[in-house]
Amino acid sequence: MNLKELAASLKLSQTTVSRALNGYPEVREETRRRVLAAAKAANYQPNSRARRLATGRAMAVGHVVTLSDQGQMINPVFSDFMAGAGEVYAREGYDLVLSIVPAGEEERAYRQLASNGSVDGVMVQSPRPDDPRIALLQEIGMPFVVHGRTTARDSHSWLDIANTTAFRRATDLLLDLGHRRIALLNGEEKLDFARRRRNGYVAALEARGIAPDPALIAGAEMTEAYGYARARALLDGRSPPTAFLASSVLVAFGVGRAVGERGLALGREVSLVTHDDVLSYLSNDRDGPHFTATRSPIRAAGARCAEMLIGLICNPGTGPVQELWPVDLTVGRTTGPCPDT
Amino acid sequence: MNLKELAASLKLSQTTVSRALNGYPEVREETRRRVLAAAKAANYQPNSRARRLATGRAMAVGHVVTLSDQGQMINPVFSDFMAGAGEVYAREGYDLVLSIVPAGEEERAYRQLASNGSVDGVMVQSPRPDDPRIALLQEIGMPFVVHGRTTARDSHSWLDIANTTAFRRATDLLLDLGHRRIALLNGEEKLDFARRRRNGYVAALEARGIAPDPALIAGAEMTEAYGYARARALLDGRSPPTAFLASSVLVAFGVGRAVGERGLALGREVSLVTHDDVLSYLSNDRDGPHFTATRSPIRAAGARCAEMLIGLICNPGTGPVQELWPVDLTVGRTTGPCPDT
DNA sequence: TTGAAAGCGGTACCAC
DNA sequence: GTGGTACCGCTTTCAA
Repeated sequence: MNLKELAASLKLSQTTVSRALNGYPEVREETRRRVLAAAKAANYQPNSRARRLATGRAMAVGHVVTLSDQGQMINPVFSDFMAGAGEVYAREGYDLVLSIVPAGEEERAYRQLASNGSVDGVMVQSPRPDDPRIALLQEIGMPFVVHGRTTARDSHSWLDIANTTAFRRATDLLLDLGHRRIALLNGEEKLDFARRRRNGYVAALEARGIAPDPALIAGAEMTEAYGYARARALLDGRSPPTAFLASSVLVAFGVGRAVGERGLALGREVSLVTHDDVLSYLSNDRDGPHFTATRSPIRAAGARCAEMLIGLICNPGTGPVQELWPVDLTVGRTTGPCPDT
Repeated sequence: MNLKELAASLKLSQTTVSRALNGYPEVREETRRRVLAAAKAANYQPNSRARRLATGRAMAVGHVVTLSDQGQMINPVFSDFMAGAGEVYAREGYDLVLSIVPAGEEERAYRQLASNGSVDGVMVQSPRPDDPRIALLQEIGMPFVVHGRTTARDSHSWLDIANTTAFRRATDLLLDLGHRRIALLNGEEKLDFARRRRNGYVAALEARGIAPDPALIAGAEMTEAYGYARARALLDGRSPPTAFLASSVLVAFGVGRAVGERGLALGREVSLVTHDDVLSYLSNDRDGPHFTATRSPIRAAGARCAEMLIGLICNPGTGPVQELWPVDLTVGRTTGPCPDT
């Protein structure tokens, strides 16, 4: 059933039917009711391909993920973000087009999405401090919002959480608990958020006159194997840390395993801090399913980013929107006072 | 630059240019060369929206993921599968449309994808034994392939790995090593693959005259917290297992942590078996990045499923394709002989 | 081998 | 309020 047939069956023009369906005000109420009823009865769904061509809009947004940061995809933060964004896309009638491309093909992928018009905008994730994607997308005039920040702060839309503050506060917290040797298992420090996290960590230490020990700082792709290997090495070293700051849930898993293998107990002999979502993973007495709607700030961030992006798409005139969200790395049952104190 | 302009600039008709670009044989070679050169020079990309309307094909496939099995998304198996599929989609010029919908909205999502024609086919993941999606998709005539099996074995296309055999062999292996108390930390047993895995496990035990101990068997959403909690409980029990069969990497992480916390060493006092990909996660001396192309059977499965789906879309006449892949759960450094032997 | 023209299924402008 | 109609940009007969 297409518009033409529907219109014919109602003895109305396509125009009127289209207007009725799309909520234009100039349609008589009774007409609208008839149309709506007939559409529902016939189970009419406008053909999205035709609509896209006619309106010149793809009603879709793209997420480009490179194979190399596919490790990202297994990060709950990633999927949680996707869930939040996906929810908004669905609500607003947008499709989410996911491109998984080999590293290096990224630019081609964006250019292609742009030139063949299959999306109206894109979401940029895991930005590096000076991410070339920003300039590229600006050049090709594709609306985008970045989840995270770059050094080019003011020319585009982004949403980020306060990484520096969060890690500074987390470090402060551990310092308050008496810890002095605090390990930072960071993400890859070529990523913007990782740099900020390190900065926060370092600042907290220095504010107390503690010189950061390079041996306690590591940055790598956020995997369980990395968390395990580093934690293991540190714990086996001559002067092991009493606390860990983990950059992600997988890393925290690895730390948990390493700590366990040393016969130590998390929360007693060794502290582990990371954010809410992660702690809920590590606790074995959780009261509900993972990632409930109200619990995850990341999911909310995904939703908000999606809203921002759709806003940009619909009002091309608008300037960039920028939001910085406070996020506390809270303490859970896996954290306790320093055993040395 | 659109087709019309390109044609005009070449003083050719749209028809000829279109044919040249799309490789139709009746175009004179020299003409084709001219067209191709001009297209490249002008950086011409056909408008996908127009093409989709004209051809009646969406050139896209859908993956519908419910929010409730979003836990799935953080499973490396899931993202690895997506990577494999995405690669093929990209190569074949298909978009991957990812719908993340609340549980219960699934049917509506499929119906909508079908009726508004935004995808040509869909991939079905994590099927339950008698999954209603099969009948639904058949009813609405949407091409699909299932990754995994259902009880309706022969009416549709699917690709699965030999779960029963794999877990039977893994169990056999542990039995050969002298283990007698082997715990199975399965996925949710409402999922088809989990049932098969349990069957394989049970069969191996019974073949040796060992009655499966219900206390050693658990099934739940495959998370680290679940793996940890169950392993912890089992190890703290009166008659702890000497080996674990883990259903997924996250579960294995949890087992690893629990084993560690008990002061036991994986591979010595306690064995842990799961498949290749998972073991490579747990080993801290990995020789390369995760998910290299040649290493992951899941990624290959994703690619193959995508090929099958595109095949179905392009040749609607063809009957169902079904493939069962042998997969061995191999032993890694985390497995060793039973300490009791 | 090439071109003219009729769709594909909507949207939106302009009359009435 | 409603209808006629010209697009949107490409594919695909059908004729030349």
